[in-house]
Amino acid sequence: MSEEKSQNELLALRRAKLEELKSKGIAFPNNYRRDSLSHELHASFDSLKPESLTKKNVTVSIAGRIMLQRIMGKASFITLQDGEGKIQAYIKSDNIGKDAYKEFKKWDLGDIVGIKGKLFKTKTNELTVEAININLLTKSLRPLPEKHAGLVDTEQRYRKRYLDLLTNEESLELFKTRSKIISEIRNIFLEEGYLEVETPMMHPIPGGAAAKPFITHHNALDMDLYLRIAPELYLKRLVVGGVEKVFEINRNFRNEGLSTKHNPEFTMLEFYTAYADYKDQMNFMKSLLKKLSKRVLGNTRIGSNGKNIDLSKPFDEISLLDSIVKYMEVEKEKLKNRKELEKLAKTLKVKEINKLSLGKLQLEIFEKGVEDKLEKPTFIVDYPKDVSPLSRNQDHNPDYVERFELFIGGREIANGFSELNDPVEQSERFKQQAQQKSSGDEEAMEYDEDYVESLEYGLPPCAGVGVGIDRIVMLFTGASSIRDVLLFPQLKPKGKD
RNA sequence: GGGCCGUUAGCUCAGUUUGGUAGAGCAGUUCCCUUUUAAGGAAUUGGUCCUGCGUUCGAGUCGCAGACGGCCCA
Repeated sequence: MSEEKSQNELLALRRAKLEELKSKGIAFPNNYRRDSLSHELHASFDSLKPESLTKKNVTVSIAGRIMLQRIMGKASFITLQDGEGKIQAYIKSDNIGKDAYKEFKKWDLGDIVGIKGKLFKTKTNELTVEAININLLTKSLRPLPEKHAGLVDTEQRYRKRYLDLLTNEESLELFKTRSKIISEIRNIFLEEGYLEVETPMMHPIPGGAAAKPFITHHNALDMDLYLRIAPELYLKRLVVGGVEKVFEINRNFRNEGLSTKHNPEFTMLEFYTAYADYKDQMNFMKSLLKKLSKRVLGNTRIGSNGKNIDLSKPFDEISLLDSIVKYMEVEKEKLKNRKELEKLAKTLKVKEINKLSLGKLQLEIFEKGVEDKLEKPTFIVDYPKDVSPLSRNQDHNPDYVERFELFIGGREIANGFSELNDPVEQSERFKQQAQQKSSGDEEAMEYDEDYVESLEYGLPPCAGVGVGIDRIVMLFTGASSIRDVLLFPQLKPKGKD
């Protein structure tokens, strides 16, 4: 009953048309084949003069969705959209016959059709297919969003992405750019001799990052597993195994809140290079981003504020503490004094200040007070050891590690370091983490015995980097929310519509 | 988690200030129209005004609570 009620007039009429097609046995055919795509036809014939096009006598078969129609008594124009663009078709009663024209008039916006016909140019010089025969391939039962404005409502664009893609050209373009970014990243690493791998998404011990995991359960093994928060520890096992240059592009899952910067699942690039340190990787990141933007965008200008960032210019480099000194105008000596740090943290509304270690305090202050001011590409270096449990110590200052984070447009883009390959030290660091975890830090790491054992066989000196792909896409496309660069961003479920 | 804003026809939006029979454009339906292109002309259908409770003679409009979304902050 409620189903019958929810069918409004628009849907009912289209359903009736479908029933008629079904009764004739011609609904949902799959024997029509096209031979031409809209953009190819435009590329080949747009520049031709009308007479020479007619003289060529080109017959094509096209297919697509009806996006616009201009219906007249005995002849009509419709605009079809296929995967690459739009093309106009001219349907004339004289050509296809009276009965077929009558059927054609029952077609609706949104129907998917195939048209075979001859190319010609209208008097306004638009390339058009003059139909010889026409086929209704898929009857659309629901009306499309408004034809000029497209789908505007942000929530609907996320929830019904197919309609967004169909009616908003920029949206499809953005996801094509995303695809290009990922495939070019892959190309660059393959060209550099890296091996692409896939490591587990389900981990018995969550590791490789400071984050809360999602928990799932394996029935046959009767054990809980964690959706991975990072692939790091598996990739380094591979370096132990002799894979000296390795990368993975895949999803990570972190059980955190949603924001314009955070989606619970997101795409991460991680790569590891043997016989390299974090400085080498900083140089690599610079050339990677520059190369990538040239290949994807054709230039090196990116950013949401009018492409104001130029990746071909030198990147800044500053230590974590110096960046706080510079952007928050405090004296450096105060940053090494716990009381002063706590005072500063309080003004930034850092939570549970007394629970945080000195390094963690410094990092929190940086994240709240400095991060979003780092508009132009900036490497932050010299991270405290206690916030970097997998990083190698600095040789001359063992309280700090060989680590960098790269910020562009006020957002963290990459995090990399020389890897800690001393198994004894790693074991100690894990113990400290486990201690922090038991005293309430939900994001602290767990002791991973199997990983430590792999280090005992010998991890060559190496350095690795994690790069947030979604954030790269945001930078390259100027998107201000991560939801704009994910096809199906996580949203709260809504009652049935 | 907090603040602000939004939710009205399939879609895009008015209407909320000042409570008094629910509006437009597009889409749909009917008619005219053989080079249109956001085709055009004429007529016309279509509503859980996000949900619930309240105030009131009367609520899309005012109050309270909630849902979902957006932006900002945490």
